[in-house]
Amino acid sequence: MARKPELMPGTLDMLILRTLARAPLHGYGIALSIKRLSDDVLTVEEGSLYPALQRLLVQGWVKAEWKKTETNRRARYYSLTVAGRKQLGLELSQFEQMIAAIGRVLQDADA
Amino acid sequence: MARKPELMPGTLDMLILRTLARAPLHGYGIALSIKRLSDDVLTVEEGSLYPALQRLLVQGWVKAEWKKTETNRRARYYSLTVAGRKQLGLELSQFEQMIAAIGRVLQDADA
DNA sequence: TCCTATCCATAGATAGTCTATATATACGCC
DNA sequence: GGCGTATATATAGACTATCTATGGATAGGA
Repeated sequence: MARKPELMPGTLDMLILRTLARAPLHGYGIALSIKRLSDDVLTVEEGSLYPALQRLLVQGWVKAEWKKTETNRRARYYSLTVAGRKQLGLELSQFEQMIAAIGRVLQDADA
Repeated sequence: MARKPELMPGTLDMLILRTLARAPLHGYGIALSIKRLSDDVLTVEEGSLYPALQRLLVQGWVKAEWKKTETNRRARYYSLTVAGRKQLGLELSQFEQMIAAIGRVLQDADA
């Protein structure tokens, strides 16, 4: 993270799954959604996004379908599978647990 | 992170600096402190800890000194430098900002 | 016509973590 | 005296995920 962490490593898959849980979206739309919801704090680079989507496809957590966008452009729409929704729940709970643990370490009180 | 994330990548330096802000400690003690404060959720492996301490030394955020422990064993005690305390503040604020941003993305409300 | 935003994707560099290994000693127990 | 466990430092190599850089294509507005 020394230079410019646009993301917290390890959270991208969870963020994508959470975004797709709202509605199916194409890759570019996922990146925009995350950027906007985070008030520009989180930026998903293409070199992170597409490999991540490939991972999620391979693991069966999302499925993809080529469609036309509202503006008549070809795009690949991703949506959550049942397994993906389950995985999202798992990642969310692990994330919460880890954040809570980090919070305890960052506290002032000594052991 | 697919397998067994003992830590959230990118947070280790911050956790070490925060631990040393309480009191100087040797490496083994830092690992124990983080493990205990986090209720065993966070485990700092040696292969992560010592490279991290080297990074922090090189960047001048901590300094080291060989001493005897209370149990009469030789150990290298690390302590925060002024620059390290400043760096800790920076990392804490960036972390808070990022966690808040992730929280917004994970929310239910749409954009 | 040109420029910007939209859209997909990959190759290679970089960084940070984990696994495995090596070394060494204090201390309690049998 | 010998053994096991906890204490203590450190490195090499594997692995994974991210970022940088690049390439291509098209819709629509200026």
